[in-house]
Amino acid sequence: MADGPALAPSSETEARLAQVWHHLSWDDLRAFLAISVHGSMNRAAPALRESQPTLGRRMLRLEHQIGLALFERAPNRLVPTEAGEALVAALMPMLGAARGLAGFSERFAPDRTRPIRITATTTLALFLSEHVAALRAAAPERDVVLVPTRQRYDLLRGEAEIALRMNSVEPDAGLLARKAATVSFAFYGLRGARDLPMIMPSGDSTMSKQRALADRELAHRPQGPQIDELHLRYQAIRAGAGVGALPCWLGTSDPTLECLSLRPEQFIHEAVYLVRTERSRADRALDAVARALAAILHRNRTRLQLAPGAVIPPPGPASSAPR
Amino acid sequence: MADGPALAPSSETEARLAQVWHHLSWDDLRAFLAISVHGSMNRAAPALRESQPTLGRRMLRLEHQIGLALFERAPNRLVPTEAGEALVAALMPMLGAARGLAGFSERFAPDRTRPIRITATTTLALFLSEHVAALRAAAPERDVVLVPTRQRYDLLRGEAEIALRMNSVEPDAGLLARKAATVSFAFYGLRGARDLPMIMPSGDSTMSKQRALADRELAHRPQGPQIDELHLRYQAIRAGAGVGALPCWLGTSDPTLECLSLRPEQFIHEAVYLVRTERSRADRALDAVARALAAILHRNRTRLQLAPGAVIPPPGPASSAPR
DNA sequence: GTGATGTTCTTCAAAATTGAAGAGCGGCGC
DNA sequence: GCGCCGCTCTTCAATTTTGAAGAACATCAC
Repeated sequence: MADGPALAPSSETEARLAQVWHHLSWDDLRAFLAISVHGSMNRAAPALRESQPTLGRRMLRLEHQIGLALFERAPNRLVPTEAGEALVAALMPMLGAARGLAGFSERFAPDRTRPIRITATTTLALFLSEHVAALRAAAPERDVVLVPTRQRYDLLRGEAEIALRMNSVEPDAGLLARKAATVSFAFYGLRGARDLPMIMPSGDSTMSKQRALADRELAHRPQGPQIDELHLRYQAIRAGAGVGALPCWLGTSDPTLECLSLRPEQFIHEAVYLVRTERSRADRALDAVARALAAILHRNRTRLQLAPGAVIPPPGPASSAPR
Repeated sequence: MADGPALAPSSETEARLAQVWHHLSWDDLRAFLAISVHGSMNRAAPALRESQPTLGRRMLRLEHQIGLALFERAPNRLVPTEAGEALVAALMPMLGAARGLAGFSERFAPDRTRPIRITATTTLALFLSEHVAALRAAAPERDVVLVPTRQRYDLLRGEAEIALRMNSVEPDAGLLARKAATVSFAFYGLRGARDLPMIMPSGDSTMSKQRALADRELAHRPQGPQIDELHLRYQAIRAGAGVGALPCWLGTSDPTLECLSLRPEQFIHEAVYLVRTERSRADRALDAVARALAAILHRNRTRLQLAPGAVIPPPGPASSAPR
């Protein structure tokens, strides 16, 4: 074991120690900083939105990983050790860098440049297309874009700003959902035609209501093609290829079509929710568009909801309303 | 709603957005950097010691929190968006600061300055005190300190470098434990004295073996004081205050005392483990001291383990050896 | 003194996170 | 064209992490 002159730690040793720092949790480091600043775990806990036991465990893990005691745990207070003081100093650049991020998302995507995208089902997008002018007027300085799609865009990721969604809304954290309308659907066919096949929706879960109703109420008809897309289904029905579900406002507006739903149970009523991120409340223009959108839907509520021809009973408390 | 000239985001808005960055997980940011560098979640996962689903979730959470899509998820590859590229750039200072930590623990506590602390029970520390010179010789350039205590120092936190512990060693992650000796205990009293009371150990869990044995084998004696500390108990026994358990090597070396344990079941055998951190393997001097310590214990194994006077049966496979 | 307050640590059940396995899908080489 | 490969996403059970409540203890004010 002949040690050379001025034995330095072996490069292997250095590599091992570097590994330790490479695998430290940055969150533990941030917790350590917060505790040092606040002076006690109890006071740092709410600032970090964690509990004191969690912070205690974080610190113990950190100390174990770097192999140094950072605090002297007196029962009444936490005294940073020399190593703790030094680590605070060593971490300051990191904290500064993190603070530097603060304005990133604004700087990167300034609100006033970004268009306001409204994503909606084809049904609703079709309906809204008549009112696009009113929406643009609500935010003249921003572009307002209508994105018709049946897939759910992720508002939180910034894939769209506002979404109109049917029913089944689980209000995710960070999202605001508000019921904005009810849309009625019924079965339509070419006026006077008999024994047309049933154009079915696919097994898609968003279509389950339509499908169940089709199975239940109109099963005596032969089964026709499966068409999910509203435009295509509308065209198919107009062409006499079969009968199928259409939103009432669309079916009724077409004099060549006849409503085949005669009883209240043969209607579908879908709640429409206006969804936006909580973050978006800070955005004036977006706020205005959302309000305008809600107003449009509210003004047209009878057109969207009321079923033509058939008598829809008022929603009685005990009656089994069609749902 | 009269908007002033050149409407800037309200200070409230700014505060809200700053909050977002303040509550981001630094670990998520690090994961984002790693993914960007490696080019795919699958490749970044092993480097971060996490799994691909976890990384996917981290990224989704990050995107949700800052409200921007960072990656375009093609089924076959991950393409950073413009925002993603910008975030990588914005995070570089933070990464640099983190890299700067790499040498912290060495710089702060250079190995060659730090003493090597050996913590042991009073029993073992007393025994080792005879051999301190040999330990110092193993690492002449470092201080070797013997710390007798019954409480468990936290080696991982750097409260000591080497620990000798009795039995019940749960090998924590990051710790190396190796059985180094067996120490025998027996009951001793003043030679020729009769009917002395029993000096009991306290209810302390580390003393449970002694206590159980005292209850079981020598219950006919009146109960004396509770003394945990070895030195005090030894003095009390020598003064004729009672009989009590002593390590055999100590009791036998004192001609004024008499061993009262006549049957093998009246002995206690405790395994002694030499414990050190895995990290310490990189430390030459510490390594040498640990080896010297193990050698000392090994050389003295018969003195430490064998019971005087009484016949200790060899550990037969089926016999119920006293434990 | 004595009581009120503020610490940290322990405990344990509940909640959140994790990862293995499978599915789907596009690119790449032959 | 066909098969292989690597990628991400989903699912679900198991593991880990979390925090509320309680215990112990020092400090401070009265």
